[in-house]
Amino acid sequence: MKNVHVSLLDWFKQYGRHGLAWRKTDDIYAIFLSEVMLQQTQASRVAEYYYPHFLQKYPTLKHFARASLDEILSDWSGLGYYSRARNLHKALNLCKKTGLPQTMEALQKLPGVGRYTASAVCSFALNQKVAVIDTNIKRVLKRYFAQMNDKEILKEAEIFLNQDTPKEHNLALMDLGSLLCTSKNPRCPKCPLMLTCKGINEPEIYTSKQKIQYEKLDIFLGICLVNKKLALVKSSEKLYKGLFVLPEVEPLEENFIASFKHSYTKYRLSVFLYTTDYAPQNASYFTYEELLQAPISSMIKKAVSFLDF
DNA sequence: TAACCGTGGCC
DNA sequence: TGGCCAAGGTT
Repeated sequence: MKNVHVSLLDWFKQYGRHGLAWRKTDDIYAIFLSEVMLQQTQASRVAEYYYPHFLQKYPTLKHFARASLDEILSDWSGLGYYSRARNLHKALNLCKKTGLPQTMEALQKLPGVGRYTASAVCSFALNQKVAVIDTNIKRVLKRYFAQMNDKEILKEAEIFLNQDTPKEHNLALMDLGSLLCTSKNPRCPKCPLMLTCKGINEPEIYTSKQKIQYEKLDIFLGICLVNKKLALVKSSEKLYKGLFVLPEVEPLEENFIASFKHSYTKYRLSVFLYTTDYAPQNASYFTYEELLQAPISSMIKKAVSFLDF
């Protein structure tokens, strides 16, 4: 095992991604923030805008906790999976006086924090001896141990963890998964683990996924402008909860404005916009300038781009 | 357990 | 162009 650890760390020193923004700090709040943002989200989008923006605007846990949820959702606008922002706001308020907890168990009690995020914080911010398992690492370990069972993977990961340099070990496995041990066309000949990898002869059998059944959907949204202000309602549905959305209307051909495509999760939407004179009772009204800083989704931003006001 | 929750970029 | 993908968590 020792030789494998050494090979892995040597590879990491030479080829690992050491430059990413959230690796330049040990601040547990900053790491926590980055890890929540990175859930199911492409690292480049987080790195290029959202993470630096949040860290600049909310440099400490207290700054974040002090902000209103509307403000946080506005800044999260466009990043998707908005329950993350709501949970993050709730979690940081829960521990604004004591600071973030520093154990796996306590971290996982916070809303929106599962095993991955807790382990990432414990490893990357606190250098604890914890095995991190994200989709990249899971793929590496599945292949390396020729093992499909999640519980067994966790056991193997804990045994495999380098006790001397656990943080670098985790980071190395993560980079290995994203750079070499990719889902399709893994580059086994370049892999530091190739000599002892049990899955090297058939790496593709460990990455089969069930196909997503996409669903087409037409939706009809109402554009109600009063004094150059647009009527929006705050969603209380699971989708876009806490964000301002356009009200649904009956499609009337004579009121048609424009249509566009949008997709989220398994849904492939065709969105049709119609002018309407009737806004819901509980509507809020936004000028164009106000909309630029409002808690709205990318879908609503697209819709607004078709309007002239 | 499997469905659900967003988005933009890629080919 | 449209199917596929990317540092998960909740119910």
